[in-house]
Parts: sequence; C-alpha cells; structure tokens
Amino acid sequence: MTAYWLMKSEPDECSIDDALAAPQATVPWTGVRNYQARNFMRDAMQPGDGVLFYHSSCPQPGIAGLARVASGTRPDPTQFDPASPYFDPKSTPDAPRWLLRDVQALKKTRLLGLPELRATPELADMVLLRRGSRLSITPVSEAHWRFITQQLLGG
DNA sequence: GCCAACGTTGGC
DNA sequence: GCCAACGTTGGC
Repeated sequence: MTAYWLMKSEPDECSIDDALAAPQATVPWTGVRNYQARNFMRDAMQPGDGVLFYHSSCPQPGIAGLARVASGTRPDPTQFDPASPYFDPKSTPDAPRWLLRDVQALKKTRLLGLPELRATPELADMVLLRRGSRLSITPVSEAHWRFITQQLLGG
C-alpha cells in the first residue's frame, strides 16, 4: 500500500529545481542523521511512495514540489567521508549506521508556505506542524496528501 | 543571531 | 537506567 511522506531539504543544498535538473530527476537523499527519520526510510518507505518536497532553513520554508521514493535503501556514502559535514566517525562500512533512498522529483509546484500550512484547519494535525517537531522525514496521512496535492495541482 | 525544543552522550 | 550537559534543528 502506498504511503506518503514529507521530506525536508535545504534549498541551498538541494532545491526542487536542483532535483529536477539531476539525471532522471533523481537524487540520493543524503545526510539523514536522526534515528527516527532513518527508521522511516529503512522500515516503512516503499518505492513509489509519494513525497512532499519541503524547503527548510530558508527565507520561505514550505512545500515546493512533489516527488516519489525511487529506490530501496543503501548506505549513505557521506557518513564515511571525513570531508563531508555528514561524516560519522562511529560508522563503518561493515556496519553502516545511516541509510538513504533515491528520491525522484516529479513536479515543482507553487510554494505552499509554512504560514499557509499552519493556517489551514484541514492540516492542523500534520506531524510537520506539531509543536517542536524537527524531524526531517515525517509521515503524511492519505487525507493530508489528497488535500495538499489538490491544493497544488488543482482539479 | 537567538532560542525553544528535542536528541544524544557519557559519567555515575 | 538516570539525567545533566551538550549539540542540533529550524523558524523567526
């Protein structure tokens, strides 16, 4: 059964435009360093799942496009790279701590900004909007997915 | 740059 | 296993 996710990316690192410009519009989702987010990727995601592509840590945070999960899991190579900000000295290739999946961008949308999300009663209980929520990957209910994609795609 | 909120680490 | 100290996230 298809599930839905919201995945945060800093547009300075990889914006929806960057993802769309990549080969096959597909990017490896590197840099997840939180166990709960990792476990979502490892245990719950399936190829084909829907993704809300969210821009974070930027002047206008919000949902910027639609994507889909495009691969299984594999070790995130940045954890082994001492030059990477995501380097994890406690991880080894024998027992990698951190995983990634490929994400394929499908469409850039208008920006559905954080203030607008917060002001939308239908979305009030999104995990993203919970007080203190910082997870970079959060599940999205089918109802929220339908509502948001309808807002963004019309029809 | 600030800071609230949360996660991780490590001594005990 | 507790919990204080520290680090990180991310909106503002």
